[in-house]
Amino acid sequence: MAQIAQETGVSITTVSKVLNNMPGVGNQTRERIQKVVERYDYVQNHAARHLRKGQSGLIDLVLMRLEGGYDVGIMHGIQDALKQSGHRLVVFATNEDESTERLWLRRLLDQSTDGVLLLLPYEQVGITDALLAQHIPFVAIGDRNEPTTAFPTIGSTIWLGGYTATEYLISLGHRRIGIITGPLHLMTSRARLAAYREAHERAGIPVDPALICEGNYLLGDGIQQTHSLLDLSDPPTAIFTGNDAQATGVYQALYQRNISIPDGISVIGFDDVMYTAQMAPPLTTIRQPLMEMGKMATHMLLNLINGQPLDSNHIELSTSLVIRNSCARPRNGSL
Amino acid sequence: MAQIAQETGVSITTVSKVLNNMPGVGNQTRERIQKVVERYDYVQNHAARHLRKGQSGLIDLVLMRLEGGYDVGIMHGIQDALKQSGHRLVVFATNEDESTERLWLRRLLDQSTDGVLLLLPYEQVGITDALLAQHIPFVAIGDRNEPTTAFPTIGSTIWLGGYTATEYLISLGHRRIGIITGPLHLMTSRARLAAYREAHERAGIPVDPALICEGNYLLGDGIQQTHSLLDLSDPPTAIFTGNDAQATGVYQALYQRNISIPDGISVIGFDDVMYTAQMAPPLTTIRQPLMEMGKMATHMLLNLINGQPLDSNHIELSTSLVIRNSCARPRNGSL
DNA sequence: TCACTTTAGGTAAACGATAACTCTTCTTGT
DNA sequence: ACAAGAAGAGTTATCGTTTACCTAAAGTGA
Repeated sequence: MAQIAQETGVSITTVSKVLNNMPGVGNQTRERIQKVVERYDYVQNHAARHLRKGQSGLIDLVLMRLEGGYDVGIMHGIQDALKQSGHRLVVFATNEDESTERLWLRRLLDQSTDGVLLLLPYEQVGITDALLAQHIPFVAIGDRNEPTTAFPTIGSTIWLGGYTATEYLISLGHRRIGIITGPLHLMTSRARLAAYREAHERAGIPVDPALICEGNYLLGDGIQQTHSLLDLSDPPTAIFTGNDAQATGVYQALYQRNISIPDGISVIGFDDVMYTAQMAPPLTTIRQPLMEMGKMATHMLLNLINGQPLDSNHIELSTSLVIRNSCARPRNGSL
Repeated sequence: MAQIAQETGVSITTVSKVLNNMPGVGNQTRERIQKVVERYDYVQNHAARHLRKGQSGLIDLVLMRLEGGYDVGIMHGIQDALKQSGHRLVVFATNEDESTERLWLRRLLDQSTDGVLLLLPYEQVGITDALLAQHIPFVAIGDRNEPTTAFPTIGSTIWLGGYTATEYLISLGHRRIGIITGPLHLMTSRARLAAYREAHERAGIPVDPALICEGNYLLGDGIQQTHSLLDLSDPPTAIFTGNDAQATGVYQALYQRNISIPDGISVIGFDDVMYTAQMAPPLTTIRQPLMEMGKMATHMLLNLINGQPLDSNHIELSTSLVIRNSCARPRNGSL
């Protein structure tokens, strides 16, 4: 920058003004400087700028597991929103390990971030508290374990999704519907289950507790719990899972037992991650608008960073039923 | 920091020395300062440190598509290696879009990075040249479109993998093996094909050009090309794909046509991404050690950053055949 | 006891930009 | 024709650390 100033015979300040498109520089001088800047192929030193302006240009995303489904969908939305803002996205996975989580928190506070996106349904070392205490802007995406929070969150209409899924299966004639949930300490897992119950009640169908299995949103749950459901004396004719990874597990278990989908058993998932349309058969599922959620969350965060007030502290985007080929009437279903 | 200095009655310099564990401070003073530092719960300003030392603590990962398979496997390895180094990982997807790529490059040069990890088989705007010109350390992971490069790369023994896969199918008795490749301008796609040919030749089986389909490592390729393979007058009894995403597509196409795997047709993939074991049926595939590749690449980059010489400028980790349930003898196979 | 090294600590100049001011030099209205 | 204001450009302090260099006191050997 000093070089450019010297070459054009102006002060560093003036060059800075040109670079930042600030007023106070004549057009001729401006153009002259711009030319030299281009010739030098000059790139600003970010550290200095950061030091002076107190902004790092970085957004941190923390997530529990880097899985390739839910998380990737949301990341697409984030990347998209960040394209305009000029921020870079730092990604960190805690792997549900407390010490890793602590390490990250420590590092985040050490280094600096303009804001944080939390894809962490629950935390073990008080991340939200620390963030709140340090006045670091952040917004939480997706599942939560508390009904209300002191910080902005974005989610989707989980309860409605759960209700829609169950209702759909019932409308197809299913009377015994298995459900594989997420961990029930999470609000959103409980919401799916509550909706499942509500839909049954509405239809006048009693809920058999044996059909309710708790999982951890992992593919493995799907396999394991499907087997236990099938081992029941009166097994279900349909299975509703808490997310698509679990549904994939169900597919796997049913394959092992040589049961066809949807003729033998219907399966409905939750999330509508990228690959669901490509499963064999394509999975009927409740779509969460992952991209949009990521995008919205990022916009909210950006507003927060710029000190603008949020329209609303908690936003829920709507879920929807995506009908593909994994659900059918039960074999002996009476409608 | 100034506060701490004042409180302990020493200069800022001394505090800095303590913080950085440098000599030149008495033990008593050192301890006294350390206590105050802890009490203040002091966190260093990263920007200033960065400005002074010229290190940002950031590593950038650029990839073409955020897909959730190959990329996520590698990211796991990277995260793992980065845990010790104290760097944060910035992720950016170009989405194969030239302007996005340019934008990123611009931004990367603007801001600062300690080093770059390239998960980009080819680039449209001369990223490697720019990086080389700016003396930014980087290493490229995986596929490439040139046989040799002026920069460090890490890959796996693709050719061997392709050979092993083909040989395995042949050993099962297959004589007509379809292959769905990646884009053939990529070295590594050609390697698979060359190996496929070599294995045929070795076994004395002529290669039918009709069985060779070019794809783009996308799931959709798998679907589309499978259909065209099946429409052949003499369709293949096995299909070898360039990656696991394509294999998933093959599964989908075969499901549509109601052909069972492996009884109707055998399928073998490439990569061994996280979900392959969970497919129905579990996919037999050529494993690339993705985690290890990510880890190695990161270690190489870290060495480069620290100015240490690299043991080798190009490393290939070994691929291996993972036999699961998607391959069997052809129906009328004679062994 | 004196010259010399070691040790503990401080001073001040960077690092590369930004921003609040100040100082000229033109305009412009009356 | 003159005071007031605007516009162009420069001065200088500052952001929070690190580091090269300096000083003074204490330790050391002959």
